[in-house]
Amino acid sequence: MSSKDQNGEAAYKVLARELRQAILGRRYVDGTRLPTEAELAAEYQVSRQTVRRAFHDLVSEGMVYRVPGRGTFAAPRDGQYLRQFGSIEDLMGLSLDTQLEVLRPLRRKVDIDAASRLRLDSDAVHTVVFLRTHNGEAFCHTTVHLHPAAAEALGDVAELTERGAVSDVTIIGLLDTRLPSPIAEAEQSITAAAAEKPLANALGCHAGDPLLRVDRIYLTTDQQPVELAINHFLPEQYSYRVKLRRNTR
Amino acid sequence: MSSKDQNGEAAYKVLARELRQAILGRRYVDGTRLPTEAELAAEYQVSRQTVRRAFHDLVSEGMVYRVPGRGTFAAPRDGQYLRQFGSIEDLMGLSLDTQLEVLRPLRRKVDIDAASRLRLDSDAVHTVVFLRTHNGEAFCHTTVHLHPAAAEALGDVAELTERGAVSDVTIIGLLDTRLPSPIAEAEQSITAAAAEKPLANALGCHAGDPLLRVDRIYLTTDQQPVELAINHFLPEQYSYRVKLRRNTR
DNA sequence: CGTTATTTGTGCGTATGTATT
DNA sequence: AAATACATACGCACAAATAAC
Repeated sequence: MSSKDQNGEAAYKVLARELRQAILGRRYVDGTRLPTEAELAAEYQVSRQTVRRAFHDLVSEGMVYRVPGRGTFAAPRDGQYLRQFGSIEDLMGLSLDTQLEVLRPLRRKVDIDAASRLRLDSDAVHTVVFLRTHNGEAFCHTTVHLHPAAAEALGDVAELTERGAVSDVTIIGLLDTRLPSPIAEAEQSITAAAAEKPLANALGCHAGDPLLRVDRIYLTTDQQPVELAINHFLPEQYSYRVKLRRNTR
Repeated sequence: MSSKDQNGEAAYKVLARELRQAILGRRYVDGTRLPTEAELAAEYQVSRQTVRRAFHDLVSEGMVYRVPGRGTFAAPRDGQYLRQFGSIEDLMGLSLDTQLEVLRPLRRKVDIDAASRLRLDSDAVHTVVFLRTHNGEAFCHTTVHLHPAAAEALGDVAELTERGAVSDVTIIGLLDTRLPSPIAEAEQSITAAAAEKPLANALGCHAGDPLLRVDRIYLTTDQQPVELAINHFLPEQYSYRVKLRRNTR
């Protein structure tokens, strides 16, 4: 118990999560200083170094900023589309006004690259391909590769296993309730790609047209990758906006 | 000198930069293990904790991943990402491993669209066009439009006013020290676009090839837009990475 | 199958430097 | 000038995962 909590969760991660929640719960708004390292160390019965490690993570997430000699402060969430990160909930919210149409139903498939990105030992994943439409018009083509355990959890979902099925579900929405541990974060990578012919046909554009390619790897709370989604968006109908800000000073 | 180098640069940052360079220079491809913490500590004459600190930063940048009991590995560049830009500092850090080559020197130009995006009254901006290269290869074509005050501040910078000049500056790095108020944030918008002919020539790709287009508007601390940068990246050599989180609402 | 060596992960203690108040 | 608070650095100990035997 000297190095880890009984649950097996690191003390600095517990502390980081508590502080994250407190900040998201607006408990340190408008420039209020957070407790000092020494105060938190005393409160949580850990060393100052452990507190520092928690803060270090929060800084790299952009949750707080620190000023030597002054203290630690919650990062300002100014007005409108405030954060540096989009959120998972935004993605789940997709189902509110879009539909999903299955092009190729969920089934097992050998894909070494996808398997390695999901950090699987085997070379097979479970794959489903669909279009996302809005008002009847397709704007995004998605290929989803699933961890075997995730595929298991979705095996009985008719909306994914029948070709041509139309529904308003999201994969992560389904996974979130059916997996033992919920989805906590996603690593997103954005680049551009030319439309392959079948993809162009599905999206109603020309082969070779530029598309915005967005890859997302979804991780559960225990950092296990469960889903790799490869999206191709029509750029006229989608652009990704972020606000960057300064770290220190 | 026990806590900092004479230059005032932290030892762990020096080490992190060296390792970053080595990885970007492809010195640890195809799953080669990086040196262990103990080896690096001995080589750089620092403690193991200092090495860990450096690795921690590289992990949060997505440059490497670590496996207990096995070692540290360069993150796979499936789509060839270079960097994660989560903050303004990351963009300023570009000068560490890339060069800038002027295609069209800084000069006044009428551009109503750019002027309005910079919230100018007039319809003229100051514009400079350049390539950004890494290891001698161009990966990004950039058109920068400047607020008159910003252009004034950069008027005597030979690296921007002479065609063909090659340097390792960043515009925001220059502006940050020369403007009365520093740069505080940027609004970024990402989409895909086909390469126009002159752009394709400059980047060494074909006309019509898909490019990642990233527009950024930089704002000073008093919310004054001073720079509009329109970047076109070669997707093989660049992808934009973000981490999405739960509960950020 | 356990044992051992290697390597990273976590935690604590201490010392000193630097920035702010 | 002094107190406060964060920043960097080194040291040690032990835990946990992995691989080799």
